[in-house]
Amino acid sequence: MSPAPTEVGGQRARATMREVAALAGVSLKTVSRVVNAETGVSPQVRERVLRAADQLDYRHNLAASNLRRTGSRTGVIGALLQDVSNSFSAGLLRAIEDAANLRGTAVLAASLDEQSDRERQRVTDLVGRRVDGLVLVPASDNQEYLLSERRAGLPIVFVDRLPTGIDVDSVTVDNRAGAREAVEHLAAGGHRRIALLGDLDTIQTAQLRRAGYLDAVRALGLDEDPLLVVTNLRTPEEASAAVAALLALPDPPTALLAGRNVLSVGAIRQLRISGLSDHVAIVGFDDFPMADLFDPPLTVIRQNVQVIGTEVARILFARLDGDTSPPQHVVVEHALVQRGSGEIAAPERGR
Amino acid sequence: MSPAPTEVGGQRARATMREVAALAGVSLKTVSRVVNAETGVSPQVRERVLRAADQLDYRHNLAASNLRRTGSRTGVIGALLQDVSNSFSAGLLRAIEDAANLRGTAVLAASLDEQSDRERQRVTDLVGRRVDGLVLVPASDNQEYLLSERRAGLPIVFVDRLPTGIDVDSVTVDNRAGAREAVEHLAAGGHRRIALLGDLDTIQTAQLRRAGYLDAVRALGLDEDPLLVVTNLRTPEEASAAVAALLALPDPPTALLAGRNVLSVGAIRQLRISGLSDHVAIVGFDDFPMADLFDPPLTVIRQNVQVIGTEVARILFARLDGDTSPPQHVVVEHALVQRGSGEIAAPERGR
DNA sequence: TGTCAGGAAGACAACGTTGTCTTTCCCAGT
DNA sequence: ACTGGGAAAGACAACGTTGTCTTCCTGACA
Repeated sequence: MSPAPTEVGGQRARATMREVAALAGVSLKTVSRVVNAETGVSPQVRERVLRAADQLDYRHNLAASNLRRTGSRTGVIGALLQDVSNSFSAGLLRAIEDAANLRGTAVLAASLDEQSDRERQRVTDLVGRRVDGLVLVPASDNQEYLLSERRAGLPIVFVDRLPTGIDVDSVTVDNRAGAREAVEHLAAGGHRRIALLGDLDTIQTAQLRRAGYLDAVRALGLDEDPLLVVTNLRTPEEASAAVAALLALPDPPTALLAGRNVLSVGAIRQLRISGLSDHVAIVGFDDFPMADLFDPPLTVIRQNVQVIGTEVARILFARLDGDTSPPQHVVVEHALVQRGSGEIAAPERGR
Repeated sequence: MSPAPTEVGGQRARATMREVAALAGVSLKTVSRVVNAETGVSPQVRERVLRAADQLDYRHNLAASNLRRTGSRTGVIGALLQDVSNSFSAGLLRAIEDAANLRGTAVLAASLDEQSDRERQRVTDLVGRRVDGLVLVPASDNQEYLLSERRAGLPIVFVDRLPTGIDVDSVTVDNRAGAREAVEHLAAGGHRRIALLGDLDTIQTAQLRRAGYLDAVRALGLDEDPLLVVTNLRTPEEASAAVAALLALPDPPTALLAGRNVLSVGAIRQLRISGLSDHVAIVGFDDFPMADLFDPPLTVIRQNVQVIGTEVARILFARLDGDTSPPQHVVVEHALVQRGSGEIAAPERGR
């Protein structure tokens, strides 16, 4: 007979409703009713079913249930971030998770490491798993391939970067303005030779921050020296090396703008090694939990991760609740947080 | 007729194999063969099916597929951590994710915030989703409830804390020894009044670290003063307040052992405020990315997150590959990393 | 010309559920 | 005793796939 617990590899496979029904001496459908807390089951039968379920370690199979309930949700969203171990991504993930929790939704998280092929791969996987929605910090330079997913009704929210080739919701900060303000702040301290440490040129935010840097350099008539712009830096180590090279220039920069938190870290390490922590000013893009404990405390352009994550979740779930208004592009406020490292004045000019 | 794309809420629902088959003029099974790259399909038919699939934005439904392939895996594991935004959890998640990637497995991540009811809730959810395996940093004090899941063949690996009420694999560090070594190190610097800032007493690691602290205090004959042991601290703010109170004692501590990274942060903030950063020694439990940039750089007991995460994944996937050997309890090496804050000597005695 | 091998493709059932419909049974009302 | 009504429980099909078995067709070979 079928309803006998089947052995697989010496281990009893999960019991099914059919087996529970057999043990309780009722029909499969009655078990379903009990499991789903539907009406129409007498207390005695209900009790008998629950006992049988317990005895067999029965666990409701959500996948099968979702399959049958057509048009129903899986209760899972995907979050494709840059690197979950990075504080920005981790904070984002946490904010998204908290919002998802309130709706009984689980979060599948993955790191893309700025690799566009990984982005495609992960999206395909998540779509195959029928996630209800997607949060994406894109690594590719074009997301036209998502058009078919949108057509199929998959809500997608971009974070940190705007979509290209497709118009979907996004939550970003004004990276260009942020970088500009950072440079203006340094210039106000008398600096005229300000170096930029930038991430990969292929990354949208890196491009915008560089543009903001140039905006300010030109507007304020600061030294526009190609030697002061170092990009395509990925790790703290690369940033350290870049700073070492900058400091060795005949006419070295007196201030630095680090385009991302890992670059700030590398830059500060090198300034320490060179004994210049208190003489070269530095502003970092991206705040992180312990920046105030550095020596000197790090001045940053803060992106409020908490707010960004909350906005992302708000939009995504609104879409899931049927919001069909045109795509929104939310820009979250950023702020210059002065802590010391950015307020180091430029040395007196003229030797 | 059935194979006509169905409209749901004004939006075309995902196409199914049936619809693709109808459009391509073949049987459902043939589509299945093409999608799964099975043999027995002529190149022409194959081409026709692929075109139809493309035209309908067909996406293979992994849930349905897994359901049918009995005994097959879902290709998802669950990671129930303390708080994904915390650098320890985030690092762990990343290491697990990397290992999972290599096997085409996705990771469902969730934060428990040390709440045991959340642990139960999340486990139930993940089991319902039929995850292939579970990584758990337990928040509860007893995990007997997992016995039934083990019986059903679910591999479970505990991290950071040992299981209670059930014997399953675990990966931890020797918290007791770590704390002992930290105290010994401080004592070697001449300190006799060393305070402990501890996490919730209900947390296993907090208990062990406290025990290690006491071991050393007693073994070395240091001041065993209940006033110097402050526990149940959760946030940097609470740690700051605790340090402020400690410093206000008639006979204040000359060194601190912070039981967790967020507590180190709070403690250091208060030492700064009090202007005692260079006079009160501090060792933190848990390393984190930028501890070397603090002022003074933070001496820590490092738990190698990368190694821990990799071990966890190794064990979990070995179980999935059929390893039925008795539960392993891996203890990963920790290390005292001297950076400065822990090497501040005690002030001269006598006075 | 007849037979048979082998490849290509389809029919059918099943995975573990749930929606819908039907059956069964008990009791109130006459 | 008979009917009607409603609650409890079951039968059956379906969700989107895949495993197994069967059918069909083409071509080689005797």
